[in-house]
Amino acid sequence: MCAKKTEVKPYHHGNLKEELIDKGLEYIDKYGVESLSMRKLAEASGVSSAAPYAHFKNKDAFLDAVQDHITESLTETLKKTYEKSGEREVLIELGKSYVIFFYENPLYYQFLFARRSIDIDTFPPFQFYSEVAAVALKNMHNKRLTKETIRKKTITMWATVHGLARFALMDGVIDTDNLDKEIGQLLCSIEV
Amino acid sequence: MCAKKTEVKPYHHGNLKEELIDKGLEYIDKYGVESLSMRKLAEASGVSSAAPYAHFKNKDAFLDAVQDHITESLTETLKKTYEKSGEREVLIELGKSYVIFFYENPLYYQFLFARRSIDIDTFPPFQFYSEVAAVALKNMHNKRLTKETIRKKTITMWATVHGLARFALMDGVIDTDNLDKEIGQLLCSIEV
DNA sequence: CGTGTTATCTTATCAGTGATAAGATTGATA
DNA sequence: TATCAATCTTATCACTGATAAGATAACACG
Repeated sequence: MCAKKTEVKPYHHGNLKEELIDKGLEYIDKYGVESLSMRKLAEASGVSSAAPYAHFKNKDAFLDAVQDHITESLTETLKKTYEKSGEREVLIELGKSYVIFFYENPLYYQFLFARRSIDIDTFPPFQFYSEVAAVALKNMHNKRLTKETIRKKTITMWATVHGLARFALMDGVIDTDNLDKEIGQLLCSIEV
Repeated sequence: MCAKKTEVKPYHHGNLKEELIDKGLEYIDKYGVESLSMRKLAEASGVSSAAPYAHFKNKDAFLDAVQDHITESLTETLKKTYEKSGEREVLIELGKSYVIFFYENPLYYQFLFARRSIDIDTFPPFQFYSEVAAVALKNMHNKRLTKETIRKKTITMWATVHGLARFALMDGVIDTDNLDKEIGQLLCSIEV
């Protein structure tokens, strides 16, 4: 289990830091963050209970690292969706992509947003969404839009998408067999 | 501190159950739920660490009770807002009321929605909002709306309001001095 | 090659937590 | 007054986050 890889990381365990994060992601995906403990992850990685603290100042710092991984993964998903989408429906496609991301990993949503409040302006998924929305909104409206108007519309759309992911999916409100179509319809009922 | 009241509740402490809930609300409002412990509340109430378990099966059950209190308080706030609102802007007023409720108690939001996923259809604030929205939407649209359409529009509006409370308020996105006006504008950018 | 430095990891150990069992206390009831 | 059940206390448990002190091994440099 250890001797196979002759990789970059050279120390005792090899790459404890990354393995802990991987195990953390896996655990949260399966059981949620509530019952996650550093000791369980340490044991699962075959090290002592104090070992993780060589890599993370405390549990909170560790969870920050896990959070960053998920955020990055979400951002990548959105970017891929963007590249596949036509200009006309790109905002709806991004919204669907966002909702579906959390539909496929419901416990990620809880974990991501139950922690310390996220600063929206430095939250990469929103930053990306904002850029796309700014272009799309200008194209949709003939008249010029002020920066402030664009920002407000963007926040509203994002809030809707975010709220949908929260309420609509996690509680069986939406017909999950037609997820794709359903979400499109829901988002279409907003006129931007 | 104990001998003053000659109230209804007759047992040892008097009314430990309610005091614990009150102390819990107070604690969450001040510090958030993360560092809340049953032992602290017990000590703050002047009883032993095991006493709370005579009233609550476990910590989770206790937090459920606290959650119910907050939910009830939110529902009441919405109902009061409804009664003061004209028919035309009632949906926007309810939205503002929702956002402002959590603006005034930011940690309640985290607590309320970071726990086990809420079943939207039995969540009293949404139930009330749904009833109002159904009437309002029918009045706004000349043409008849199907039940399904109403439900979708309602969910979308609710999702927006909920998302606004999350993103817009907690991260200083909105000008908090003009909170009332700002939220109205934001919600107006949705066409229902 | 060897010596020191440093990151990594282990072994205790601590305080705080949720929770339970066993027994004490007290209000209510008959 | 005697009984009963709700309430509360006193131990006690396992688990957790965290730290200190020491062991180990990779690495840098002479």
